[in-house]
Amino acid sequence: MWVSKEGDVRRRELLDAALALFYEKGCEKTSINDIIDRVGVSKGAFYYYFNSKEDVLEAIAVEYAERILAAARPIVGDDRLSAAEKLNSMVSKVLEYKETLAKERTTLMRVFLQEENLKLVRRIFEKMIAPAGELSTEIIKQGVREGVFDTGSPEDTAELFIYVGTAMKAALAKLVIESQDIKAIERKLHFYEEAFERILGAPKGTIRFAEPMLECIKSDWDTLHS
Amino acid sequence: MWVSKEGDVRRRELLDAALALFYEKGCEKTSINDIIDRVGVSKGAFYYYFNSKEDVLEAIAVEYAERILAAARPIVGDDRLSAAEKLNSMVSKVLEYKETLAKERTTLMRVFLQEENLKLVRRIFEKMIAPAGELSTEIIKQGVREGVFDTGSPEDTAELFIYVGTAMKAALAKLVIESQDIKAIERKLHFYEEAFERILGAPKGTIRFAEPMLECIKSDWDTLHS
DNA sequence: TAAGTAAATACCTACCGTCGGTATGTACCT
DNA sequence: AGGTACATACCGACGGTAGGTATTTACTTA
Repeated sequence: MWVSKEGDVRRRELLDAALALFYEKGCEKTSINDIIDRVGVSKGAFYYYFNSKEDVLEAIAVEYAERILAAARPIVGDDRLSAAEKLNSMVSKVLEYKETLAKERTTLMRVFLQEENLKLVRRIFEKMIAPAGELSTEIIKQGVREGVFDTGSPEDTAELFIYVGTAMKAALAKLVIESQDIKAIERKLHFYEEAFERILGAPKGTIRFAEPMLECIKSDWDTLHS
Repeated sequence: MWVSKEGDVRRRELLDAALALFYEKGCEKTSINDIIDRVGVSKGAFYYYFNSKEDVLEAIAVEYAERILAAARPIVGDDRLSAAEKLNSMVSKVLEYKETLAKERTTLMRVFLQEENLKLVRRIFEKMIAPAGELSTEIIKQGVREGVFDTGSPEDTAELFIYVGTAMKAALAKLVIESQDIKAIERKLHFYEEAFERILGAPKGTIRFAEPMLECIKSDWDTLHS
């Protein structure tokens, strides 16, 4: 007849199917029927594990945000790194330009730019902003102590840092998808390096995340336009 | 029986009703039936003027964006103003802290922060980003010529300027609604003044939009927490 | 110039499929 | 026997469509 699965195996199946469908056709256009059809269960099963469609969105957002934050935390906690090193690492880490395959990342680009996924993206951002703000604040405070950063309010600067970071991510994704040539993308990246330095009050050359990211972006570009 | 109206009178009625409902209950939760009920027409009438619900959203976004841009253009074109003056004016103008009543602005705050209205807000932003980018670029170029701004890429700086501007608007709106005390809001405003100066490479004290905006924000605050 | 009429415009009613969500039933495990 | 983990059958509301009808306009003709 049907299979009963223990623990949260079913829940995981539903969550994974939902996420896959969000990637494929956007989360607004994904219906509950789509999700249960893919898993091969009934609507009753879905509503056994989730209270609503929103509930799925929320769960996915929480997981996603936690995954990113989990990757960022070790960097901040690493005593051997300087503030500038931490910050550079954070950027590529949080923007997923590390340990993420080009194929997955290019998919994510589309997902994040799609209008259908605005709610999901916003939810993720909201889950991240507070903890990411704290992490960034810590780094910036360290930088001020080290004398490389100069700002009167590390908290506000951290917030702005995150805003500008997401803006950069969006801008880069757009350039890659619109198949601008690599040179233009490189220019944009270096512009943002300098922008970050200005915002943080850091000396020129302190912020350097462009080169490692460029390698990734090149393979993204190849993945998309091959 | 029913009244036939010429031109786009009906269209306007529907658009106005839609916008009012978006304000009241969010645009996702507003159904076509809600709109036509308010105007007192049939669904057929609605689909005579619009192809879809999305169509209404788009129309409203276009109108909104155009209204803001129309307010911004004269500032940029004014030959008597310096780049810094133009930029300061632009900020309060585009963020609607001029010639907008406190009551209307506080409503708009909620509208813009509501999750239900994400699509509308995004659409408006997309309509504005390109033209607003051009306007800002012009100002920044003028500033570079005048020697008050210092940036290698006015275009990129303009783009970032807009991103940070919207970020600031959101941050301020949140503070006002969450009823933070005026002092905190004032601090945030001055932080962003300095942030803009850093981004633009402008000397300290060049960017000054806080004071006139603070007046408005105070009345917003009173409107909301009275 | 007034009346007649065809065509285009402005609008209505009734209906469809799909959606998110619910109520109730049932097989399985301990 | 009772809770767990599903399935089934159904609901109201939604966005959207089809096909018809009232109203206005434009043109003709007596």
